[in-house]
Amino acid sequence: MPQVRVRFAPSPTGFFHIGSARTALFNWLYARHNGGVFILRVEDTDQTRNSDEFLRLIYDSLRWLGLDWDEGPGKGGDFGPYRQSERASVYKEYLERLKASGRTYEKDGALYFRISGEPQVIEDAIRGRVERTEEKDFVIVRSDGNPVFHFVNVVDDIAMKVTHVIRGEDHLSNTSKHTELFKAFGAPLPTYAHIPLILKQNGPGKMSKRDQGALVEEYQKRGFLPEALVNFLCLLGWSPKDDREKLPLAEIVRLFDLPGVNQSNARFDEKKLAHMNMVYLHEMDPGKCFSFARDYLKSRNYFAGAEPEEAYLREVIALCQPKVRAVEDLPGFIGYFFSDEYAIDPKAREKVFSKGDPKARLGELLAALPQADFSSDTTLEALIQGLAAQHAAGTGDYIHPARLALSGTAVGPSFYGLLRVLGRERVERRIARFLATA
RNA sequence: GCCCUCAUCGUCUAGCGGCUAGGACGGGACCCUCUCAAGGUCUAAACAGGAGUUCGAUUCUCCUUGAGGGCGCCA
Repeated sequence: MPQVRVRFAPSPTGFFHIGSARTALFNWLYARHNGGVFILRVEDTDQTRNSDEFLRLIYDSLRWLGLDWDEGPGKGGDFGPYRQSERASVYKEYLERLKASGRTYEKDGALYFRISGEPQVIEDAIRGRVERTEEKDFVIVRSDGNPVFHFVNVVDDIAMKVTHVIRGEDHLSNTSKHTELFKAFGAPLPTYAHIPLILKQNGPGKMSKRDQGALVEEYQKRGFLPEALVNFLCLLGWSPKDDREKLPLAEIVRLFDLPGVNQSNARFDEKKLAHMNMVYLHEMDPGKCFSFARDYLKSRNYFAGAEPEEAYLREVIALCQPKVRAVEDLPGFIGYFFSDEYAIDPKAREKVFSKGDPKARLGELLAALPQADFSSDTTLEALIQGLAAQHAAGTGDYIHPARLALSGTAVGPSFYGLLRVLGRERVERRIARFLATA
């Protein structure tokens, strides 16, 4: 069995979207599973729609997702160049061969390929036997002299010795054009594997670049964890067949195979992606989570140049990591750690003042603070429990008003952790201020 | 219009002739007397329809319906 060679062949004519990312991912998984070669080939033959910016986006997104290519731009390889805009001589050579075979003719200034009209049969690795008969001759070179997709795609797959063509099902009907060309060149057919499409989450049709949540770049900017997105994407059209969902990439590489890929289209579900992202965030090593979250907050210019002390930020992040669903929730969750200027949520205030005597409890807490032991959550818990016992109250009678005073809100991280991280000074100051003004 | 593909809870899926049709997201309920966007427990929810094949079909075949895709001098 010759070495597996697969390629991902995007065209830089628009933003890099989820569907493309999954196609790249499945190719990458198949290459890694088989110890094969993952080729990145840029299909930039449409000179009017190409853009360097989109090309950079493709590179960035693939790198962010961890889909490293073995051959391609910036990497080299024995079958380059890997940008079709630089392969004119290759196409010319193959074109001459086709012309010599008498299978081409010119019409309206464009060059057409004369099909055989024979039924084209492929053994698709995912769908099984698929037969289709191509009905019309088609253009392979535009009147401006540029070759078109069907032609260059096949020529490059031959020239780059691609063994498996793993692509979206939207190409299934085009395959008859491609096999006609392979045969005209006397080249063996690659193994085809047409993966199901990703459908937009609302409304009919496949997901496109314009749809909500379609752009990979968007998830990167929003602070999603690439491992989570990759894991989620693997589960769209493939599964490990047991009930596991979060599984390490190495395990997916070990299990992934073409016959295990589903045949039916999958609807994109951003809620489930968000959940996967949360699971990854909660299980993340706190040290890694800290740097990831810090980088995210910086990218959002959250600190506006006034960055807090690293040790303090580290504690804040560690305290909130298990409580937020995503790092993008952080800005709205941690503001009061860095500024005394937080608003008191009226609803939370109303709830706190609806029963008992919150001010009296806060007074008692304030009085106890100078002697309190802030070294651990446990000692602080003991402090609150001691006060509660002493004044025949519940711990909640201290906790709820104090949380409101310290953060202005009714929701937040573990209360004892909140006290510990804020520290005695801030806690005293804020409670005193609250008692004086509220 | 012609051609190709697909069809299990709302969604992602497991199931490859005999199962109380399993898991996850989302939904609902309850618990956690430290809140909650976190965590825990429980719960509702599916084999599109019709013919066959078979002792027996979610599972195999055909038809219908539905969904998706292709039919560019886009890729």
